[in-house]
Amino acid sequence: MKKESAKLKTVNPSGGKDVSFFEAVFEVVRQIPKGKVTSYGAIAEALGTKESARMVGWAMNQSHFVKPTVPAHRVVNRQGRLSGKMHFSPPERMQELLEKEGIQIVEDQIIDFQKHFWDPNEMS
DNA sequence: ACGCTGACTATTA
DNA sequence: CTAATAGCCAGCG
Repeated sequence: MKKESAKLKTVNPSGGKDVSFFEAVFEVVRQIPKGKVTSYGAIAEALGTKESARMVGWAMNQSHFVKPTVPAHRVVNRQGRLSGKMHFSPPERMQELLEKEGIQIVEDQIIDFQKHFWDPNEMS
């Protein structure tokens, strides 16, 4: 399954100002359906930079400054593990939110991660 | 400008 | 299972 990049809608609100791909990441994350989760790599791939999942994680770091609020709690690593929970206001917040959406978590790991997995490339 | 670090991932041992 | 290694790219001292 190939996936052509060329996504990068690159909303240029100021016209002339370079757009950070973070904006694209934030949009994708905001589009994650409730009760679903995705991985950094999946988002990175959706942006055409699957090799740089780190940049996605780094983008999430800015998510706390961005508005509207970005559901970063729906973004986990490839193992379905809450690797970034420690970066939340209270780390427990992430798990609470996920459980609230119907996702089961044990030992910081999502149960049936694949079942709750949402692929940004699958969205119509 | 250089080197380290990091909310990652895949591979190898 | 864990540990180490490599690739990735932007921010910070």
